[in-house]
Amino acid sequence: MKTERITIGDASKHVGETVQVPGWLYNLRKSGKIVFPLLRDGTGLMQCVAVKSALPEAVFDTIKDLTQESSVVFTGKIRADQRAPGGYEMDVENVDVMQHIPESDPYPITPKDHGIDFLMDHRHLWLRSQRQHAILGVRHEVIRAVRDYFDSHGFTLVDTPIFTPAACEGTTTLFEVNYFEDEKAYLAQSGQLYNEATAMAFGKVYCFGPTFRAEKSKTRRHLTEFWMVEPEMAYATLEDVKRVGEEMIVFVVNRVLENRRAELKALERDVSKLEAIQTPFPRMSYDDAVKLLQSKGSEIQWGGDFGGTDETLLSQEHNRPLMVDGYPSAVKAFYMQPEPSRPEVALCVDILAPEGYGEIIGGGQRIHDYDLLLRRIEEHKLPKQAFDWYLDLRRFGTVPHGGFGMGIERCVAWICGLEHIRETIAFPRMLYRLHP
RNA sequence: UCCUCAGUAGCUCAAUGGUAGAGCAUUCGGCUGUUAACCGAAGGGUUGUAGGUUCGAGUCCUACCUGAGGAGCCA
Repeated sequence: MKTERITIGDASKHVGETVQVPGWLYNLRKSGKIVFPLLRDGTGLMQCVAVKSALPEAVFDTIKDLTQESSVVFTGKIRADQRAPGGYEMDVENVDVMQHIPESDPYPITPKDHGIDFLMDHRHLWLRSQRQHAILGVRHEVIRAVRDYFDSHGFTLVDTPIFTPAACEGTTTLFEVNYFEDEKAYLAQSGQLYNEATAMAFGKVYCFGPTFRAEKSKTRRHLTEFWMVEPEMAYATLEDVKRVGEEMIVFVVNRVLENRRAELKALERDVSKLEAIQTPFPRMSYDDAVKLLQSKGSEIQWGGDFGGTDETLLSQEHNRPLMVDGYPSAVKAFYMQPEPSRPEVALCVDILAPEGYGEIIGGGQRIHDYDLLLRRIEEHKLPKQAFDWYLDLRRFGTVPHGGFGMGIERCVAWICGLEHIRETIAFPRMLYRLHP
C-alpha cells in the first residue's frame, strides 16, 4: 500500500496515520540519541522526532547529519503534542533525501540575525523564512479580498495597458521605452485615464496591475514598481468615492482578520488595532488639516502638499483611517474636478492609514466638462493631441464620475504593521535595487 | 538630486592612533524531549577601493564605490 502524501497544514486530519511529508529542513536540534528535525513545506512548520533506538542506524545517521534547507521527504506517524511548535509532531520512520546541501557550502540564511542588505541580496531564499512567508500570505489575502469586494459590488475588471504614449499626470517621472517606431512609449504610472473610458462602457470598473514610478524616492514608503487597484465609477460624486473607499478597506481588513490570524500572530501584529477599523472613517478638510498641523508645530502653509511627517501626525490622531478632502487644485492632478463654490480646491480625497502609515488611497471626482478639461490640459502644458481620446469622453455622453487608486504594498505594510514597504512584495524594485 | 550614517571572519557585531576579537554558522567530540537547544575544542582576516598624514592607521584626512535612513515627489 502506498503511503499518502500530506501537507503540514493538513497534519491535524491525519493524527495516528503513517504519512509522507515532503519539505525542506528548517532547523535541526540534536541531543545525542534523539534528534528534532523541524520541517517546512510552505503550509507550515512541523517538528519531527527521530530516536536512535527506534530506527535503522543508516536512517538515523542520515537524519542527524541533515543540513538546513536540504530537501527531504519524511515518512512517519502524526501525533498531537503540546511541546511541538505547530501542535503536531511526526515520529519519523524513514527519510528520503532529495538533495543534501553540502556542509562546505551551507544555506546562507542561518536562524540568527542578519542585516537588511544581506537579506535583500538573498531575497530569493529569504522568502522561505517564516516572517516573509506570513507577509506574502497576508498580501495574497488582501489582493483576493480587494477583487472579491469589487467583483461582488457590480464592478467589472478591465485591465489597462502598461505601455502608454504619454504621462497621465504631467509632473511625475516616467520610464521611457524605446521600441515603438515613431514615438517614445512609457511604462504606466496609473490606469486611471483608461479606466474613465471603460467606466463609460461598463458603469463601474476596476483595474489591478503593476505601475511604475521613476521618482528618485528613497524612503520606507516607496517602490519603483508597485501594484495598484483602481476602481472608477460613472455617475459618481466624491461622496460615492469616499463611501466605496472606506467600505473596501473595512472589507479587506475583516478578511485578513478572518483568514490570516496565524500570519498576523507570526508578525506580532496588534490585532486590536485592526479590529478597530470600522465605518465610518473620520473626515477632515484640507483646511482643517493644515490648521491642526500648524498647531502641532508643522511648517506647512495653505497651498502646500503634506510631507511624510505631516501625514504621520495626521494619521496618528485617529484609530481609524482618516479621509482628508479638498486639497488645493494646484497640488493635484490636472483632471481633478474643482469644488463648485471654491474652484481653488479640488473634489478629491486621500485616505491616510492609522499608526503613522500615511496615504494608502488617493482619489476624487474627475472633470466632466470638455472646456474646463481642455483648459487644464493647456495650463499644465500637456500635448493636447495625446489627450484627444480622453477629451472625447467629454464630447460623447459625459457624466460626473470618479474613482481612486490604492497601493497594495502600502496597504499590506499597514495591515502587517511593517517598518518598511520592501517586505510586502516578493521581489522589490527600488531606487538602488534591481537584483535578484 | 540633496542631507545624514555605515562598510572589520560566511553572518551579526566589538576593538584610547600601539599584538585583529566575540557570538552564530562550519568541522570534530559529548548529551534520549529539544524549542534561535546546550557543553567542550578546532579552522577561518589584503579591516569596501585608491591615495595621504604618522615612527606606527581598522581608527585621522581626501576622493571614489556600495548600502541604509531621511528630504523633495508620490500610492
